[in-house]
Amino acid sequence: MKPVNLKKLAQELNLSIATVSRALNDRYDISQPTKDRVRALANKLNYEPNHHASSLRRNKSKTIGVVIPEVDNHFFSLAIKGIEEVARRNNYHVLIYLSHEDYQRELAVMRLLASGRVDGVLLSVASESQDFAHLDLLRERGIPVVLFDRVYAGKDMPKVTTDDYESGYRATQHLLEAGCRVIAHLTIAHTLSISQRRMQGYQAALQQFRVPYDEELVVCEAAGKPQSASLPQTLLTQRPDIDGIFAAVESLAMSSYEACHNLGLRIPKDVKIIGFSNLKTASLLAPPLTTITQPAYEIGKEAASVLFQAVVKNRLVSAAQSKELKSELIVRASTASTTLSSKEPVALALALGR
Amino acid sequence: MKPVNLKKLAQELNLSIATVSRALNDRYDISQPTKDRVRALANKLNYEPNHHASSLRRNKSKTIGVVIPEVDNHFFSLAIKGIEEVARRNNYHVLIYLSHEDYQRELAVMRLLASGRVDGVLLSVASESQDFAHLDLLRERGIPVVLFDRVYAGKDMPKVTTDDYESGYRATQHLLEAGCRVIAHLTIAHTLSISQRRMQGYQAALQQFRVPYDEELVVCEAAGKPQSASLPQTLLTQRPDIDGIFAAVESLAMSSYEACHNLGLRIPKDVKIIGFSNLKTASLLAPPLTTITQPAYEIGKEAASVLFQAVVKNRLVSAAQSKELKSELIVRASTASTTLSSKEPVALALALGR
DNA sequence: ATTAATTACGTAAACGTTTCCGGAGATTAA
DNA sequence: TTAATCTCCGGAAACGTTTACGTAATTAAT
Repeated sequence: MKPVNLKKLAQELNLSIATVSRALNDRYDISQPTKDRVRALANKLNYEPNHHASSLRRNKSKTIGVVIPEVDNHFFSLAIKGIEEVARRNNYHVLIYLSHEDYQRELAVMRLLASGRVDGVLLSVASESQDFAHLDLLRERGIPVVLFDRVYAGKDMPKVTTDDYESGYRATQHLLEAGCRVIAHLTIAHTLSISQRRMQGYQAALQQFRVPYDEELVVCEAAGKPQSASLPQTLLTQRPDIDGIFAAVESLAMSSYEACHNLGLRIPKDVKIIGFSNLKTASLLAPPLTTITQPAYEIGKEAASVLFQAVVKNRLVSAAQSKELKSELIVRASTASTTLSSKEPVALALALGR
Repeated sequence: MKPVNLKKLAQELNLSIATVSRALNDRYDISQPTKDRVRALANKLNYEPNHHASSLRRNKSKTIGVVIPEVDNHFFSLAIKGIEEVARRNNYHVLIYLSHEDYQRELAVMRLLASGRVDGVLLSVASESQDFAHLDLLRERGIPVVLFDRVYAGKDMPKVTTDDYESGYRATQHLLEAGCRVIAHLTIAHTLSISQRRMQGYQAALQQFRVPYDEELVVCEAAGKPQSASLPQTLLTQRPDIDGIFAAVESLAMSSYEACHNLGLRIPKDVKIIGFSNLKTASLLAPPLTTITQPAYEIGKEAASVLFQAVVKNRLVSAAQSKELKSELIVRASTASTTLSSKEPVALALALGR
């Protein structure tokens, strides 16, 4: 109720406010005895400096903003964990904002953040976003921005991503080697460079195996979520010849599983599925899902580290600071080659047949 | 680089700083033409008020703090989603802190938050926490705190929880009705009221079915994580007579699955498993997991709503504002009664047998 | 002993905003 | 005409902190 601030401490100790402040900040021109006295009382009264006053004066908020499309998703929640970890180590605070894949929300948030509320921003852009002028808004104000995973290629800013082209290539290659020849590619907004690169990997692998590229097999999830759940199902009914699915995001892999259940398709016998995913339970699924797993936690840590390099130096950073981490292909039963073993598919078929 | 603040706007418009401020805040004593002029320029120059100056002056930060044990967990990430939603609607910002189940971290965070950085706090306590004096710290400063899910019963503060006793009862009852007689209960820190209530429900159901309570069957996950993964496995080897597992948290349900895999135990034939969980993929597991699912998103929304009632009224709230939401029992194959069908367990056994 | 350097602290301005107080000018009432 | 009211705006203080500058007292240098 009654705040304990520098004035209070100063009165109690018969010192000036300035001296108390400098003692707490461990400045050189304060004697050790005084420092001890001040700290003792500060501790006793549970003094905590007023963050807003301090931020206002220093023009430094000790806070970063994190803007992501969603949080109920293992990739982003792990990324947050990494970000929080690095922030805490630097004595920084983390503000979180969800764009819900909505460009307008993303824009509104960026506007808010342009007023000195944060010292830096980590952004993973919404799938809807096509205009990136809001990034300049922060730039003009001298607030460094680091993009991660869902990046925008056009701007000269640091980006932390994974090897999406290679991952897309390896995923498709894996399906091809398992015998698939009609491989669907389920993806999100193709305006995202991340989607484009995965797609390019997909195409390159097809070409390598002399499998013709079929536009009909590439389906893009629209921003409006409702139909996306049934997206794999409609595709699978339209094209019963599909024998492999490469899902560029976790949710599409899951709805592919559901679609196969509903349509009575057996995984991996009828359709093999591989998907980008950070699901901890991938190995417990029926059947266990082959995944491309991004190092989400490390991405978060890396992105935050790059940002802090900029924040402490108090200057903007360029694309030169960008990093690319490697994703991991984890082979499980959902892409098991049906020619290898005959026993296993039967069991799986039975398990799924109910 | 060059900030656009009230002074700048005032100079440009030949007005005083006070007038510009009042115009932007839509005060009654500013003429409409002036308001229009001010707003036009503010818009043109992308003016955003300095949050720290404003917070300092108004003694209101328009920010709440959220302190949770972890984020890579569907329950908490969904809760955050709900919290962010309500916060955004009230034009509030959300600071996030992870305690990592560590009391010291939780304490440190609460200390930081006691300095007027936030207008309110949402807390789900770490499993390690036994001392709750840090809650008083905020209370003394007049900062309202709302506990959710992992609450502490001892304090007179609002709590948003689920019907943990009933859920524990129903979960155990469900296993008993499915034929289980030796039911293990895997839980976390028993200092948490949430664990105690689930446990009480467990005991009550046992009593109702005249099954003796066996202390050995109740295992509590320690704070140090490493051994918790193998916790179900050691229990299942020590007590091969176990025919049912009730996991009070998602992670323990998952490690129970893994333990059964490793030990060659068939679910649900040898062991039936039910667990608290918000896994979206519960129905895709092998076998699909019967869950007690908490309305995590709603809990987040509700907790935030209660907090905002306190924040806008600028006063502390009491336990009277507490809410209890209902969890849902979702029956799936992991607790299927083995006497019902003979075909299904065979398939599942085969599927798991590899 | 006088001056210069050093130590340890106080004074006051500044950060950008909000708000109390007041005041000039216009309008109305008497 | 004078007084009262109202409308619209400016001056200045305040929020709690940091920091440039100043200064008295002590120590070192000459």
